[in-house]
Amino acid sequence: MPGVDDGAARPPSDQRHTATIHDVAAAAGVTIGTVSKALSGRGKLRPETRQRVHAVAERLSYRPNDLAHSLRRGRTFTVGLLTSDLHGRFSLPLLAGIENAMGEARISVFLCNGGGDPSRERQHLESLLAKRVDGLIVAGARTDPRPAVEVGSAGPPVLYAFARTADPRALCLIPDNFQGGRLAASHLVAAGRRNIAHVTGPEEFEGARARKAGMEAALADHGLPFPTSRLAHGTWTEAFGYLAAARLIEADRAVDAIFCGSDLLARGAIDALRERGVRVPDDVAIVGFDNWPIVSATTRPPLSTVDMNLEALGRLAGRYLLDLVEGQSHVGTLRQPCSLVCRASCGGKDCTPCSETEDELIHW
Amino acid sequence: MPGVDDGAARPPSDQRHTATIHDVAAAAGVTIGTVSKALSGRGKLRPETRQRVHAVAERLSYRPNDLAHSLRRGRTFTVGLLTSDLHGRFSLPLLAGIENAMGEARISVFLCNGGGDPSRERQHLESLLAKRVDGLIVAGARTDPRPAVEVGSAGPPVLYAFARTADPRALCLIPDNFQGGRLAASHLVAAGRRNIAHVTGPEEFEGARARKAGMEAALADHGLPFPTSRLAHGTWTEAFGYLAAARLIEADRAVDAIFCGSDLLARGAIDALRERGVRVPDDVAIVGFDNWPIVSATTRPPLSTVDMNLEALGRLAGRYLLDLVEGQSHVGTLRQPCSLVCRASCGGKDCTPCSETEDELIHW
DNA sequence: TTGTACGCGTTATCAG
DNA sequence: CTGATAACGCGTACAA
Repeated sequence: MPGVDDGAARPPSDQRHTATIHDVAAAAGVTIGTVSKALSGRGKLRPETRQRVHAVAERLSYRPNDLAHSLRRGRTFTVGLLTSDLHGRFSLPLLAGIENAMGEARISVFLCNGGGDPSRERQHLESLLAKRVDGLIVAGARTDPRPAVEVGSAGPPVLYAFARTADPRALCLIPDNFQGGRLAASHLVAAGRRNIAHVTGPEEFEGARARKAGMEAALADHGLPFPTSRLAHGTWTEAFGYLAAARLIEADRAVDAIFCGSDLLARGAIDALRERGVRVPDDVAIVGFDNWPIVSATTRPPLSTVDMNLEALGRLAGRYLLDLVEGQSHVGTLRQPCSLVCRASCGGKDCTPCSETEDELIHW
Repeated sequence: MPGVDDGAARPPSDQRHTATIHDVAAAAGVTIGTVSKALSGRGKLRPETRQRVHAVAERLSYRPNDLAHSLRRGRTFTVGLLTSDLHGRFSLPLLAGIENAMGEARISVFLCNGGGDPSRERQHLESLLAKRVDGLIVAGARTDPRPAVEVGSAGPPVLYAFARTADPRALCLIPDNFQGGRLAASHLVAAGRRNIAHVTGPEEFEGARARKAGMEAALADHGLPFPTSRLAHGTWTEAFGYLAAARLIEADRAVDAIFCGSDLLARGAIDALRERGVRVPDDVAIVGFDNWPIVSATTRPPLSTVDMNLEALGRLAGRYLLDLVEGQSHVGTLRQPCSLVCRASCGGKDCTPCSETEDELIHW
C-alpha cells in the first residue's frame, strides 16, 4: 500500500523541475487519477480529499502541461494569426478583436509576422501546423486577392481577415470599402459640399478602386458631377497627398471638399491647403480613411475619417473561426461596414466632435 | 511477420486525420522506429529504405507532431514575447530582431499582447507557461522598472527587453538613453549650434530624464549653458511639441536648435516654427528621438533623429535568451547604444541625407 | 470513493 | 541494419 509519501521518489532537489501531476499525487498521498479529478472537478470524491489536493497543487505551483493535454485531447486550444504588415497598423487591432472573441473560449492566439516575405510566411506556417493549431487566421493589409495558404486536406480551417484569396471555398472577411467611400462622400454632401475631389492610392489597389466607386455612387445619388480632373491616384504617402491637393486647389478653385483615401494622404492635403491660405474646413472640407489615431487625432484640425472597425472585424473573424473549428462550414467574402468618425476637418455642423483624451498618445 | 501493409489498419477514409508516424510506417512497410531514424537522419540504415520512407512521408504529407516531440524532448523550441504596447511601435521591431536571432536555432516566437492590462498579461503568461515555452521575453515601451514577471522557481528563464524590473537577478536590455541624448546634442553642437533647447516628455519617465542628462553632459563638455528656461517637460504628444516650441521661440529668439525627446514632439515643434516664419534647419535645427519612420521620414523637412536600434536590441535579446535557455546565467541591466539618423532637420553640412525610398510608406 | 492501466505521437535504447 | 518497447504528462474508462 502506497500510503502517504512526501514525494521522495521524484527528485525534489532538481530546482528546475516543473511539478507534474505525479508530484502532486505523491505529495498529497493519493494517485494521479484522484488529482486529475480533484483539479478538473469532474469526478465525485470526498471534499476533504479535493481540498487537500488543491492545497498541495497550489503549494507546488502545479500547472498542467498543455502539451500532454493537447496531445490527448487532439486539440490545442490555440489558433495562429499569420500577418504580413510590418508596422502592425492593421494586425494589432485585428489581434485585439480576435483575442476578445477567443478569450471566452479560453483559446489563445499566437501572432506570427511574416513581414510580407513568402518564405518566412511559409516557415511560420509550417511551425504553426506542426504545433497543431486548431485554426489559422491570415491577416493582410489590402483586399486584393493573395495566394491561398496551403494547409493540406488534413490541415486546420483557415480564415482570411482583411485579406482575400481567389479560392472560392475560402472564407474572407474584409471591410466594405465601397460603403466606406459612399459614407464619406454622402457625409460631405450632407454638410453642404458640392464640388468634391478625391485623392487616393494606386489604382492597382482594389481598396482604392472600391472607395472611389462608393464615392461616385454617392455623388450620382445627388446628381453631382465628378469630373476626372478631380481624381488623383498616387502613392499612399503624405507627400503625394500634399502634392495632389496643391495641384487640385490651384487648378480648380471651386473644389470645396476632398475625400482622401487614407489619413496620411489627408494630412498631406491639409498641410498643402493651409500653406496656401485655404482654411480647413471652412473653405475646403477634408475626410480621410483609416482612422489611424496617431495620425487622425494629431492633425490640425483633427481629422474626420472613415473607420474600418478592425477590432470588430477581428472579433467577427474570431467567432467565425470558432465555428469552423467546430466543423461548421462558411465560405465566401463578407464585407463589414465602415463607420465615420467625425472630428473637425469635415466641417459638418451636426457632428459631435470627439473629445476623446486619446490616452495612448500621451504615453507613446 | 508484419510485411508490407498499405495502412488499412488506420482509417484512411477519415479526411480530417493528420498522418502520424504510424501511418507512414505502415504505408512504407517498416516500423515507426525506422521511420523516425529515416526522417531525422540520425540512425544508420539502408539508403533504399531511407528513400522509400521519405517518399511515403512526402506522399502522405506527413508532418511530425511538435506536441509529442516537445513532450518527449522536454523542450518546445518556442519562446514567448509578452508585450504591452497596443500600437506595436516598439514590439514589432523587437519581434523582428528576436525572430532573426531565433530563426537560426529553429525556434519560433509567439507574440502575446497584454495591452498594458495586468490581468490580461497574467492570463497570457499562464498560457505560455502551460505551453512550456523555453523562454520568455518581456517587452515594454519605457525603461522605468516594472513589476517582475513571476514564473516560479521551475519556470523558464525570463529576459526584459526595452523594459526593466527592480529584481537585481533579472537580465534587462534597454537602449542607452543617456548616450542617445548626448549624441543628439553633440551633433547639434558640431553643426555649429550654441543655444540648444530641449522639449521632452514627463519627468516621471526615466527615459526622458536620461536623455536630458545626456544632453546636459554634451553641453557641459563644450562649456555651453543650458538654462532651465530652455527645458520643457510635457506630454509625449505632437500638441505639446507645438506648444512648447512656440513658447520657447517667442521667449528666447537666441535659440538656434531644439532637441526633442520624441519624433512626435519634433513634428509639432517644426509646425510651430514654420507657422511663425522660422526656417528649419536654417534658423533653428531640430533633432528628434525614436526614428519612427512613419513620422520622421514624412515630416517636412525630413527629421534627423536618434534611433534606438530596436531590431538590434531584439537580436541581442534573442541571443541572450538562447544563452539563458542553455543554462548560462546573465544578470543586470545592459544599455545598448543609440545611433543618429541624419535627414535634413539638423542642418549638419557633413550629414549625408538618407535617400531611402522608405518603401514601407508606399504601401501603407 | 479511490487506484490502475491505456493511449495520444514522439524519440531513444536495446535486442535481434 | 531493423524491430520492439519504454518513457514524456495527462485524462479517463474501468476495476477494486
